[in-house]
Amino acid sequence: MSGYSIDEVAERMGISKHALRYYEREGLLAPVAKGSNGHRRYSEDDLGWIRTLQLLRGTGMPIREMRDFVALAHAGEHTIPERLAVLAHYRDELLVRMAQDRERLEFLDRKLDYYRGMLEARDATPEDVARDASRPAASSR
Amino acid sequence: MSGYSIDEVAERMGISKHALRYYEREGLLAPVAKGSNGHRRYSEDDLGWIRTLQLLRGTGMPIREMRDFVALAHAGEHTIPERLAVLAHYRDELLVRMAQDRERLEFLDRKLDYYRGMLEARDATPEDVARDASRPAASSR
DNA sequence: CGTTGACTTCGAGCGCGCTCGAACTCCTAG
DNA sequence: CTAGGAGTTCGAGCGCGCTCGAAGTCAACG
Repeated sequence: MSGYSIDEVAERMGISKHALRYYEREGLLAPVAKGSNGHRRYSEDDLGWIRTLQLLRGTGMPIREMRDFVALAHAGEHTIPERLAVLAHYRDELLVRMAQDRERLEFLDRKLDYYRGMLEARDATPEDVARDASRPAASSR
Repeated sequence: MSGYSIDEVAERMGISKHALRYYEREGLLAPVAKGSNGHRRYSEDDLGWIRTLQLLRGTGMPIREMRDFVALAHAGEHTIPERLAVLAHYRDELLVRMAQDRERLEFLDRKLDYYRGMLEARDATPEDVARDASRPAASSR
């Protein structure tokens, strides 16, 4: 029997079975083929779409817009300019986020450095006036 | 009168007044000083925290955890190791997202290239059999 | 035959992060 | 004295993206 069961797909793609059915219900995924028992059989094409959807989600594209995008893709080649515009838009947004993330990383690194500096200072001053390292360590409070 | 009104802060920081009060309610912001009329007066310190909160939010830290973090910060220097651990954690997550974003960007760029190729092909084939570029340009459709 | 178990559909529910609006208090201007 | 406007508190509501669970169907097993 060709295709993958929903369980296999969920596992392989790292998405819940519930979410897979939800995506289909919402029109993000074209109706998946069903075996004679009524169970879904996902094709390679379906897997490709799922990957695409995951990528697009990651760029911040909302479900609603993904539905529209999928509809465009199914509507034929004359929708290519529009699809292009949509992707270009989310590419722009992605670039913005990437730039922000670089700032966020910088911020975190500065904070972390600062905290590490504080730690060093505290470690170096537990018994500040103990004057040189003559005494053996005593655990504090 | 010292400090900034909620309106000023909302505008300057790019956050809604509702959200500002919400943050305070949720303990993300220490209780903001109030003028004699009961209106909030945000200090420079408050602004600093707001910036920090926005940064942290951007890394994906949920509100609940931000509350905890703020509580730690107010609890004194002995919480520095814990704060450090929290920030390090979100730094890791941020790095993951940044790596994913690079893949997402690649994906989008490949798709965009592909679509642009399709467009060229379509533009070049309205009258495919027109054979070589002898005729002057005619605007299509 | 009955049980098990994996699937199906369907609608309801949830956690998050705000967002909104009603009802109230103050201050200021006319 | 009244009207307007900007702030306050409070609880309810919302949009999103799932997530869950009840109820049913079907195939295989012992």
